[in-house]
Formats: sequence, structure tokens, C-alpha cells
Amino acid sequence: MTEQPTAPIARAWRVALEHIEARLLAGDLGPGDHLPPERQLAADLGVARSSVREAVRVLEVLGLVRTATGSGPNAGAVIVASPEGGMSAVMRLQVAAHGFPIADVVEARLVVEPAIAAHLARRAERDLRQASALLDAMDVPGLEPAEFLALDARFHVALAEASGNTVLSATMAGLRDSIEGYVLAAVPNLPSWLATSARLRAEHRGIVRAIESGDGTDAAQRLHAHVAGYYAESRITSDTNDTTR
Amino acid sequence: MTEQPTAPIARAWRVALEHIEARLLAGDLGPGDHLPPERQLAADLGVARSSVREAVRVLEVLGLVRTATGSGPNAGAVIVASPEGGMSAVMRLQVAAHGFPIADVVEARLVVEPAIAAHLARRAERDLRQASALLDAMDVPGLEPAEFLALDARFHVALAEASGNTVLSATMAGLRDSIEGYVLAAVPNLPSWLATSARLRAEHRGIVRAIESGDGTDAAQRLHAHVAGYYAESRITSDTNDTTR
DNA sequence: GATGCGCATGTGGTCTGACCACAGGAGGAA
DNA sequence: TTCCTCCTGTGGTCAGACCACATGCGCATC
Repeated sequence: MTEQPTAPIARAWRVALEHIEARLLAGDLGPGDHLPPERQLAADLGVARSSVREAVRVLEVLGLVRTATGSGPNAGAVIVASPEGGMSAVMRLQVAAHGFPIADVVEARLVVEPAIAAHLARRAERDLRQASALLDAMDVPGLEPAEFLALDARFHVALAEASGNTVLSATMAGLRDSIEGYVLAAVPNLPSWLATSARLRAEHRGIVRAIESGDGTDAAQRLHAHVAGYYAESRITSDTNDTTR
Repeated sequence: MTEQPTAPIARAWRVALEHIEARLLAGDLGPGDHLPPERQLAADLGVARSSVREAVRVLEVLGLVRTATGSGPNAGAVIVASPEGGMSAVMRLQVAAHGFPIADVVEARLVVEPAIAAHLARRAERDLRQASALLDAMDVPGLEPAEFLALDARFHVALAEASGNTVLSATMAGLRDSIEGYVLAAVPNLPSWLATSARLRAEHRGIVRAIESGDGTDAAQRLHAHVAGYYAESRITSDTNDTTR
């Protein structure tokens, strides 16, 4: 009795994934380091290369590694730890699969974004130059709604990035990316794009002004009204994404 | 010239992933539905089964599908859309890979949790029974720190769940899971576990009381002080998880 | 006719081996 | 010394095979 054929209680790809996670936790691997070649990792762990590939694929989608073919220092699987992609992927797919209702994503923005704005206002250090530059770009006349909304989305993410907090930035990016398609699809619901875009621009300026003046309560209230106002006007939360009724 | 050997600009597994995402978005697939068998999906898309498996593996880790062997209605890949696992996985691995510094996770809690508490206090409907039950469980004398902290973590997640918002719940669960190990490791830093646990219990009661009385500002302040106080006392943010210095 | 059991079937899980495209570097030729 | 050309190692993909498993059909039995 030396090795029953019924061995793999733990699935092979999970063995590979947990092995890599353990090496990350131990500090054995860090950003910039290369993962061992797939063939060698498979041999070391006693699993097939295809199982290792499944683990690496997960890490790639989660934004932990970047893979490249060829040879040299830029090739192979390199640990990058860029969370935006992973957060966006999980939120976007959960919205697509109806795990996250659109209304919950919108409500989460209404809870989180004002809190970030108030947090920014309270902080001593904050870099709002990127956000301000985006506001200037949105003042260019004749922008298409899609262009304007792309800048708008980047502005909201830039506010989170101004905090210098990677978790808040990635979360905001995920919240935004997950409903991007639905926001664009709801533009025709607006009674007047010109009026709405002008109002959004003014509100953006007011938000930045409130943050810069250090008035966290005012900044939070303005952001809440800004987000809630737009979603109410474009009627996104009402009946989009509901194919079951 | 009929089919160059240099064809795959888009990687095969991404073709499969985007195909499934498109069917989700179109409402063609939803929670409870079965994905086509891997072999058939591979044949339909013109890719190898291993490539389909990589896509399914990603969906599984992201909490979108559950796979089971065998035959019958419970076998195969079923869409489940349970976001907690995916959010926890991405945050936990990002923390492990130093993409999310511990300090940023803690700060994110300090920003998000008080906002959720205030949101709860403002809402008319909220179900705090689960949270209260956990507080009762934490009053049992003689709990080990690990047991107490497990209940504590569930209490904080239960507060988010009381909002009924899946996005907020999953985000809080992810924030909590990602630093669970570091919280446990920092228990010895506490000057007195008995004093600390007694204080935490009292603060929890105060938070719930503030929420139930509808005082959002008070609830937010109490939650901020509660989280900040514990992290300061256990000195988690200072130098844990930093293997580079 | 009702009942119980065993095997055919279809599913995911894994492994093996092979080939391709690619990028870099070593080594030889000019 | 410089340039060019293969060789090498990497990920990306495919094909085919086998296994474990859970179901459910169909046959034999009562």
C-alpha cells in the first residue's frame, strides 16, 4: 500500500495557489520577483503543469502577476500587485451575474464616496492636482457624453487616489468599472445632456472647494447629493439590468 | 493563405472568460443556471478544454460558479454569485503580495465602517439581531482571544450585513479576512487582554445603542474610536508584514 | 406489478506529451 | 570590435487519455 490512486483530496490547482500565497506571506516572494517557471513549479509540487497554470491564471486575473513570453528579465510571471484589475474584475463579474444588484453598487457609492471626501478634507496631505486637471479637461466644449463620463469616472477615482490609500482607490475603481456600461446606457434617460453636464461640472468644483477648505461635512454632503442626483436623474437604479421581470 | 499559424492575438482563456461574461450580461445565464460542459464549451469556442478550464477556474475563485463532479442536477459548473469569497481572495492575496499595505486596509476600515454605521442609523429598516446575538456570545466568560476575535470580526461584518447591501457586506468581509492573520498575531502586544476585551464589549454595546437611537454621527464617532483604539493598542500598523526593512 | 440493484453515462479533475511563438543572449563571422 | 545568427528557455495552446464520482436507466428478482 504505497500511494493509493485515490489521493487528491485537495485539488491540485489549489495546492499551487496556496503554495504561492504562502511564499508571498513569508516574504519569500514580493513585487518584482519572478515566479518559478511553470514546469519547475509543477515538478516541485508534484502536480501537472496545467494545474499550475490554473493557479497562475487566477493570480493574473486578480492583478498579482503579469505574464510575458520570451526570455530575459521581462519574461515569465512577475509579481506586480496591482489591485485595480482584480477589484474591477470581481465587482464587474458579480454585477453581471446578478450577485451585486446595481442598486447596491450605487448605494455603496453613496456610503463610501462621501466618507472618502470627508476623510480627504480632514487630512493634511492631499494631492488634488490630478482631480483638478480632470475637471479642466471636462470644461472643453463639445465633449460627447461618453467622453465626458469617462473623465467624470476618472475624477471620482482620482478623489480616492488623492488619499494615497490603495485600498480605497482600488475599491472606488471597482465600483466605478462595475457599472460603467449601465451608466453609459442610461444617458438617453437624461432630459437634457447640456443642462446635466453643466450641473455636474459645477458640483465637481464645489466638491473640490469643500475638500480644500477642510470642511469634511460639507464635502460629504455635496458628494452625496452629486451622486444621488445623477443616478436619480438618469434612472439607473430603477429597472436596468433586470432581465427577469 | 487560409489560416496563418500565427492567429491567437487574444488569448484563448480570455475568449472563454469573455464569452461567459457576455452571456451573463445578456441575461442568458443567471444564478442557478448550469454552464455548458467544458468539452462542449471548448468545441463551441474553438479552443482547447484546458483553456476553458482556466476561465472556469477564475470564475470559481471569484465566487461566480461552484463546480462539482458526478452527474445530475447538482453536478457541473453552477452559477452561484456569492461575492464574499472573491472579495476576500483578492484582498487577502493583495495584502500578502504587499499590494495592499496593512496600514491602508486599517485606514480603509476607519473610513468605511463609520460611514456604514451612520448609514445604518439613518435607515428605517435594519436588522441588528445577528449583531446583537454575537455581542451576547462575546459576553461568555473565559473565551480565548482567538475565539473572541473571531466573534468580533463576525460582529463587524454583521453590521455591514444589517444594511442589506451585498456590496458593503462583501467589502467588509474582504477587509476583515485580509488582515485576520495579522490581528491574531498582534494579540501579544496588548498590555492586558482582560481589560481590552472588556473595553471592546462595552464599545460594541455603545455602537449598537447609537445606531438604534438613530444618531448617525454618534455611531460613526464611536465606531471610528473603537477601531482606531484597538489598532493603536495592538500596534498592528507599525511594523508587521514589512519584511523589507 | 412492485422493488431493488448494478452498470452505462456524462461530468469535472488531472496528467502526459507535444508543438508553437517569442525575446534574449551566447557565440561565431565579418 | 561590431554585427548577425542561431540556441535556449519561457509562457500559450492543443490533443488525448485516464480517473473518480454521482446519477439514473433498465434489468432481474420477488
